[in-house]
Amino acid sequence: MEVVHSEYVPDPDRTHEEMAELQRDLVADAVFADDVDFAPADVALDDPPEDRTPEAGQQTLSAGPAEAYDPEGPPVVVGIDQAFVDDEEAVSAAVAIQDGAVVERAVGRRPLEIPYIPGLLAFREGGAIVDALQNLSVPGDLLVLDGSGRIHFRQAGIATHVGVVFDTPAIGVAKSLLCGEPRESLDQYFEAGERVAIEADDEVEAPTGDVIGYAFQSRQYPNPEKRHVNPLIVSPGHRVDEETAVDFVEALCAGYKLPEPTRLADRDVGRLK
DNA sequence: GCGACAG
DNA sequence: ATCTTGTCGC
Repeated sequence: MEVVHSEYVPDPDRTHEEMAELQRDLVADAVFADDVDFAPADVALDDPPEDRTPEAGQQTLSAGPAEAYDPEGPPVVVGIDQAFVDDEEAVSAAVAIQDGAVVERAVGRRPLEIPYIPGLLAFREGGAIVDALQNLSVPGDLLVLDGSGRIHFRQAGIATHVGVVFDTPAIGVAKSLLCGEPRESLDQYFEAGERVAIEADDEVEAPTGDVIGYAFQSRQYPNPEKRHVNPLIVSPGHRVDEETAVDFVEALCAGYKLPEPTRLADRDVGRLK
C-alpha cells in the first residue's frame, strides 16, 4: 500500500505539543461517516460451529501459506498488531484477508523513540505500522487497528491516524476505554452482540454527548458470573461511522473475542519475537 | 495541584 | 505492551 498523506506520517522526532497539533490537523481530513464501497456482509466470516471445543480446535482461518489474491475478488481486510523487542524496537504485523483466506502477510519495524504516552500512541507505534503497510503489496480495502480511533482526546487515535495517512477506511478495536463516557456502566456483564454507546465528555474535543464509538460484546461465556469476557471498544478510524464500524467488527468475528484479522496479526507478531 | 489514561 | 505456570471453567 502507498502513503497518501505523507505530511501526517507519525514522526517521534517532535515535541508533544507538535504531536497534538499534527493530530488536530489530520482530524480535519478524517471522515467519521461511511465512505466505503462495500458492506460488512461482503467481508463476513463464517459463523463458528456450535460444537467447537478447545480440543476440536477453533482454527477458522488457515495459518499456513497465503492463498492467491484476486484483484477482482471480494474486499481485502487487513488486521494489524504490534509487539516490542527488548523495549527498543516496535514490530508490526499486517495480515491481509480476502474471501475468508489469508492472501498476504507483511512485517514492519521501527526503533522505539518515545515512551508510551496516553493519546500519543501513534507516535510510538505508528512508524512500524506504516512500514508494514508499505510492505504489503495487495491493496487493503479496510484496516483494523488495535487501539482507538475516534475515541481519543483529539479524536485522533492510532486507527484514525493510520487510516488518514493511507486514506483508507479504518477501524479501531481496543481492549479498554481511553476516554469518553459509556451511556451504561461497563462494570457489568453483557451478552454476545450487545452494544453500549460511548459519548464524548469534556475531555474529548468533540461536542459533549456525541457518540464517538461503542463497547461491543463480541462473545460471552454461558455463565458470566463464573467466567466472563470484557467487551471490545470499537470506534471509527476513517471513512466509516460508529455503527458501521461495529457492524464490520461483528462480521469479522468468528467465535473469539477479537476479530479474525486482528487475531491472526496477533499470532504473527507473537511468533516473530 | 488532582485525576485519568489505547498499547 | 511485557514479565510468566498452573489452573479454573467450558
